[in-house]
Amino acid sequence: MQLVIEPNNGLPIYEQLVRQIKFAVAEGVLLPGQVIPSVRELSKQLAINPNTVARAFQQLQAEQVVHSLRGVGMAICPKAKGHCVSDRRTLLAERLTTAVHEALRSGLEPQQLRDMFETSVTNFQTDRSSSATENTR
Amino acid sequence: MQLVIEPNNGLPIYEQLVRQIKFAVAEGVLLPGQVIPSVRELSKQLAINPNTVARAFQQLQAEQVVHSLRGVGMAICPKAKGHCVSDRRTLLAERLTTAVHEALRSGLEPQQLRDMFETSVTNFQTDRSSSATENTR
Amino acid sequence: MQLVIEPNNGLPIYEQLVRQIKFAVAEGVLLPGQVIPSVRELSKQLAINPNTVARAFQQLQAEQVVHSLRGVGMAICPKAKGHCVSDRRTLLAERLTTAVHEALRSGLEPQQLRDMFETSVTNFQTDRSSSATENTR
Amino acid sequence: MQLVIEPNNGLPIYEQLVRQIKFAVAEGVLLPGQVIPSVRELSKQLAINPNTVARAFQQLQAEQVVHSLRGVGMAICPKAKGHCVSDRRTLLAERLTTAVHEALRSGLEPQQLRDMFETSVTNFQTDRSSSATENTR
DNA sequence: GTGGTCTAGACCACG
DNA sequence: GTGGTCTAGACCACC
Repeated sequence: MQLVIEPNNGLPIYEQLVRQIKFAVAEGVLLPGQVIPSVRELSKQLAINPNTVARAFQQLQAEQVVHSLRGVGMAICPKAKGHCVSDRRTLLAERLTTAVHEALRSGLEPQQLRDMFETSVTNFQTDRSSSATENTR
Repeated sequence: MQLVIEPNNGLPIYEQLVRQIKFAVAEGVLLPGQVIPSVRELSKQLAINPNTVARAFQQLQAEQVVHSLRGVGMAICPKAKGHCVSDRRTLLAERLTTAVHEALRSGLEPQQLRDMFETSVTNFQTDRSSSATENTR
Repeated sequence: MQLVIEPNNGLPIYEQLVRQIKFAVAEGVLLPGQVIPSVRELSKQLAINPNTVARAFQQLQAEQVVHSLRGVGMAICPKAKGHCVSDRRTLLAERLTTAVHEALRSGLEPQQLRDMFETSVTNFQTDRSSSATENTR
Repeated sequence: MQLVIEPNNGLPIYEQLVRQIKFAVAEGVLLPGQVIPSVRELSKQLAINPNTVARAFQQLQAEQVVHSLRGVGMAICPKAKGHCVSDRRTLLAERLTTAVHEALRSGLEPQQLRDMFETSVTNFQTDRSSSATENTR
């Protein structure tokens, strides 16, 4: 599982963690029952404050995505995948809709917005494939 | 000019003001040289604190979108439109791109994302036309 | 007499007027007894608010630089020149000293400051002579 | 770092803070990466309102002199020194030039102005050395 | 009337 | 603990 933290992207760090872990579960990258890295380990790996990781775990626990196994660590809940799949849709749609509505409300033409959208999608794909190439060479 | 303030939409109020005023200038709703409503008036109209409005104006002034005329009020800078048009593009694209990339990174298929996008656009248009109808009846 | 008003140079407009009129008296450009332009005329000529001119005159009157002649206008006080000459020194020295002290306090070397000073003097002279040439051609 | 606040010296307090912090960075008294005193601490030390300090920081942040580290404080930007060195020159020169030009425009002889300038420099040095003596005795 | 500054104090989010 | 936002209200300078 690869987690990407961007300070100052608007979302607090713990929130970014929560989202990405949910998404990983939805995607099947994290499987029910699987034990995830400890607070200590994650905080070291991501170079962020342990409290921040703990807070993310705490929220995930409250939403029954993970549960703690005494003396072992945190594990993905058996029934988490269902929640996460629908959560993912909601969370992503929320953000997208906010952006779209702001744009249209501000007077941008739908067609211009579509172009902007396609550009974003294309950029993502080229970024990804180029960095993949980077790893291969 | 109609400004819409949504507390707790993530963006601070003064920031929402800044964006919307820039957009209004970009759109031509606010014209260079035009004097905009006073701090006191806006704050009353939007039911927010005058200092919050002042802060937005302060930022707009720093970015040379408006300038203050002593004893008169704030006016749109002559050359503001250019900045605002490109700013609008940037600001909207930033948000959209953030949302798009997060979605794709999380494993959502481009086609699903496109559907989501079109749904947002459609929702906006139906919302708008229905509220327009509301005004007519 | 040529008055130069610069909005936003830090000093309020009426203050700029007061200073420049005092300086003109000190320099002998305005002579004791001489009647100066009316509020209305000055405000039109300088494209500023009449109240602003009036406020400057009011302050000059309080400092006995000018006095009002009923039905005629404002005239320079007979004994004004003395005040103005010493005032000029004080006012100019104040500003200069403020600037110098700030610079030295901030760690600028005296020699660098001297260079900066001479540059300012030279710039002024070249500006002036070039604009004089402009008038001659 | 010693900051000196003078209420009513013409410049607003937050502006004085901005200038002095930039100057300190330019001078190398504040180093890139270094965390500066917190809003609360500075406000207590200078006996001014926290919001006033915050406003200064806010402006410094906008000019990329400092950046905020969540939960830690404000730190000097890595590349700030360059900006600050040139900023310092500009800010000081602006003030000095304003004073010089006003003096010359008002008819003061360059030589008189030079004398005035040297007096200011000398005064500063004697002030400083006498207050240094004061600390030693 | 206008904007600008400053104070005071509350609340929140983050680490 | 940190900074960020918002509210409230006062006072000032300027036009």
